[in-house]
Amino acid sequence: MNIQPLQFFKCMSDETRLSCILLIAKEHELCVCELTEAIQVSQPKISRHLAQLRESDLLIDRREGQWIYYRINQSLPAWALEVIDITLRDNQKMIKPLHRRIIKMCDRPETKSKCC
Amino acid sequence: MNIQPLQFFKCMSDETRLSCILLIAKEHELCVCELTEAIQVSQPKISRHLAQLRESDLLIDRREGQWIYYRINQSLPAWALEVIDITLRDNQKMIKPLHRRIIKMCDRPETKSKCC
DNA sequence: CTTGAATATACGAAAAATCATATATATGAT
DNA sequence: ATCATATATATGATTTTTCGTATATTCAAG
Repeated sequence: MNIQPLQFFKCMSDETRLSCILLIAKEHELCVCELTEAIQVSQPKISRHLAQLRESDLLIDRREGQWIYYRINQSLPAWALEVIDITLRDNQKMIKPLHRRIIKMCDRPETKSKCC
Repeated sequence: MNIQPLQFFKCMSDETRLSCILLIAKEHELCVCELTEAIQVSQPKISRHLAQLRESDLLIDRREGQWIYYRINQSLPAWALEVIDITLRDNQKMIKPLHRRIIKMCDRPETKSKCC
């Protein structure tokens, strides 16, 4: 992967995208409906931002049945992965309320069979 | 300092600002005319972006005679300083041509008395 | 106190990013 | 085949960001 710093930081500079990245980094893998619930924005809005992150090689997607799971692309350059980790490490408080909504979901596709 | 990740990454997500930040991090301190020469954009453009970085508490400025020097605000949160350092460390190649122009300046205010 | 150099700010125009809404696609169940 | 659910994409409107140009400020030198 060869993402340039400018492109990387542009990815990080929108609230929806930053929230997605940090939540996914924290949870290792999340599907679109979990992100939609956590961040509480419309599904097309989440989807558009995820597509952008995928096209920038920041995220990898994987289909499992009707769900699409996103995770951090581990073949990003080391500095980019470190930036994500450090930002997450020192800003837990910021994403806590969003993260809590994922935990509270009683129909997460990982844990149950029916989702969203 | 209490900059939020979103605001921080917005600062990093413009080419002119990112170049300023990385060059200043590398050189410890630079004046406006050095940055203008390195990045080769108009003086008002540099100045506007530096003002923005100053207002976001990313940079500190200091006047010395007719020159104004900018440096990284060392009281930024640790994660922000680390992000700058890591980005610089692994992307030297990117700013090399800009940095070279500073080195080549024969009338830098630090080394000589007349500037720009 | 005038001049020139370095830097900052104001303002309208241009460009870029984001959004809401509608629609399309893919999958699984009936 | 049809329907419901999860997700993606297209499009035009709106908002945000950036820019060029003109002008202001500050300091040092004469």
